[in-house]
Amino acid sequence: MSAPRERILEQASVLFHQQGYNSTGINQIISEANVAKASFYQHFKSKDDLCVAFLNKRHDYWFSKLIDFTSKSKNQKEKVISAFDFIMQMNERENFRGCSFLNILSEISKEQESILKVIQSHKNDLRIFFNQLVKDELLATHIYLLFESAIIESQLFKSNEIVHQSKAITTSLI
Amino acid sequence: MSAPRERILEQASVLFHQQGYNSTGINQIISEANVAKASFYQHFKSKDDLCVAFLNKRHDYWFSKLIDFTSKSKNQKEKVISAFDFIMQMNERENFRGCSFLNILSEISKEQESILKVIQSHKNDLRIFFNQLVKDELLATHIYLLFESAIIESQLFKSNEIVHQSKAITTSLI
DNA sequence: AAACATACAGACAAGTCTGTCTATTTTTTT
DNA sequence: AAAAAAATAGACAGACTTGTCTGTATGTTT
Repeated sequence: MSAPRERILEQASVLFHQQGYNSTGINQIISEANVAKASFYQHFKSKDDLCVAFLNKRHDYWFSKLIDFTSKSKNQKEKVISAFDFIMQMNERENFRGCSFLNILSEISKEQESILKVIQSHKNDLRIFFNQLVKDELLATHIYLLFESAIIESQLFKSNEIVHQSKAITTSLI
Repeated sequence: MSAPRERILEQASVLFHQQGYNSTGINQIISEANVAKASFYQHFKSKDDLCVAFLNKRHDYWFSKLIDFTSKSKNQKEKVISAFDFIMQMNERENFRGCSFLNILSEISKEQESILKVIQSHKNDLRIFFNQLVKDELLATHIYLLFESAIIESQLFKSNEIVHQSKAITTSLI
């Protein structure tokens, strides 16, 4: 069995993503991670602290998957298109739970600034990703916006149909 | 003073929008609405029931404001463009708290189907709104997607900058 | 005047939450 | 093998949650 900190992060990832941040309690996390409460507070000074760690982990995981997936395509344009296929794959895999970052954005208050910063930084990286693929900055923004709404709308309607449409629209743009 | 049910809905609207659904308790709502708890449960059978009532009220409010705002424009195309100005106005007015419907979408679980349905129906109406303004269905979807992400990204970055960009992109489309 | 609806205050149940603490055991390092 | 570090269980504080309940007061209708 892995180290407690890893087990906590592992379970928090599953539960935050499945149930949401506010609906997931520390007690459930530690009990499913088989970790004592005192151990939890040795590794994380608060639940918000865990949230930041989770989002960082999620960022690394999600981006490495995206890069992996899109790198199969040969040219830049195809990489952009395949990013939409990536959404669809992730939706199927994760039951249309949408974007962890945007979900948590909806749950936090003004006071939770450190969490907000991680979310902003994640989305900034996504914009940079598209910016590197298409040189035109306005076009990159355009695709980024379509990409974002594709994730959200598929979460809302629990279907990949709108991702297909977003993909088609994006294809017509480039 | 208005009737208790109105006062409850009024306060719930403010608090759900400001703090989020799960972070707002019944006790806070009734205390700020100056209503007894027994009275609350006479008008709403549960918190989820109140949530549905809130979303319906919000739907009516938001759409009437949108129609009002956009009807100042003379032609169809200008109405579409002014919808983006509407977002900016609402963002300023409501401190970049984003879309109530999408915020609550992030907070609910699979079991809360009745809430999900109200959210889906709201967004369907928004799609219909754009569909009626631009006859091309794919273009309407395109604009709808840009509109949605404009709301979300401005909530994320607490700025109207990306709404301006979305507006510019939309203008170039029609 | 009697009956009814609606509102009130607020105690209460049963559970949740985060975070702290003590005391014991296991694991790692010297 | 001894010392130090890390993990354990779980009690506890204090505040919160939704929802139920009793009893009282006010106002309207018959």
